Amino acid sequence: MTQKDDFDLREFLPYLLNQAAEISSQSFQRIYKGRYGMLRTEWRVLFHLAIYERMTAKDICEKAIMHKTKVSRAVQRLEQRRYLQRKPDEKDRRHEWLTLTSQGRAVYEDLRAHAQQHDQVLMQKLSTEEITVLRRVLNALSQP
Amino acid sequence: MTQKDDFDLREFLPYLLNQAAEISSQSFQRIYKGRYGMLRTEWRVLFHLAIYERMTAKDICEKAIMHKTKVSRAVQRLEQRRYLQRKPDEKDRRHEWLTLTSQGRAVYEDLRAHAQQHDQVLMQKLSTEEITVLRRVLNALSQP
DNA sequence: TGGTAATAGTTGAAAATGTAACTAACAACC
DNA sequence: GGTTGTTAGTTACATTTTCAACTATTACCA
Repeated sequence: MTQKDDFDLREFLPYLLNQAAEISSQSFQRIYKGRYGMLRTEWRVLFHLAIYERMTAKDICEKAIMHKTKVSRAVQRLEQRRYLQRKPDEKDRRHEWLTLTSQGRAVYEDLRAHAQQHDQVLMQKLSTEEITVLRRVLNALSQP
Repeated sequence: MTQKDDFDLREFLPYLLNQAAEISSQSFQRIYKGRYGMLRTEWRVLFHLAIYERMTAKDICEKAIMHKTKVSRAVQRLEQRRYLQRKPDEKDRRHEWLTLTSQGRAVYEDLRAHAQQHDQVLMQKLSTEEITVLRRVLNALSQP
């Protein structure tokens, strides 16, 4: 099993990015899945609502770059667990405003603490300068 | 929808990595999906076989950090399309050696060309130094 | 007005993934 | 040699995701 072709997968950015993303997500996944039985889509929605306080599903789709069916189902499950509340917009009843319940905020606080701790661990592998460059570059690559 | 919490998702590495990975993969996905109806798992297996020429499913699991059921199913589909061949190991018949057919290699050549072109486009957003740092850092983060 | 188009969000079926249990082949130890 | 353990790979079932079609509401415009 020696390398034959001159093309190296470890140079191919989408591959590398996926690999790094998957591996660096694993230990955080154990937290939100193990403690709250949540899915990736769900913690993302939860975090967005915690950070922006009040959003419609559409807003979340755009901010988080998630498909509307994913958001719709994540919202349903978060509502079932009483982590969020829906309130239809009076002026335009196609919109629904979503906000976290105090229970949802408590879960967020717990997960956020773990997220930050997890980030610390990841960053220990890197120098300050590497972190700066990485953040800048990833944000650049996230613009479609 | 203004930011309220001081925690910023765009600082959280697993989130950022996922976002960048997904967005930067999209246009390449259109190629392998659109032209060959392939899945992400399948192009990865195909590429590994093209690069290393001869591997067992186990080898691929380790190199590509993919679960064995994913590899097993990707191999099945690639075999159905006559992109690869299986040959049981004579000495230990638990192992199966996988190699690409000429058809599989042709598909690889086509996809590789697109991959490289795609990489060029992505890298245009970045400076030479950023690319160096990014590759180094992503490889570091890919070690579990 | 009324009729068509657009938008927010949901639902159902098909496809893909994850998990655990399974088969077949070999290894190791007595 | 036979029992037990290990490894490579597959299969079955539950869970998620995707895609397309759907409902309900508002916007546009003759």
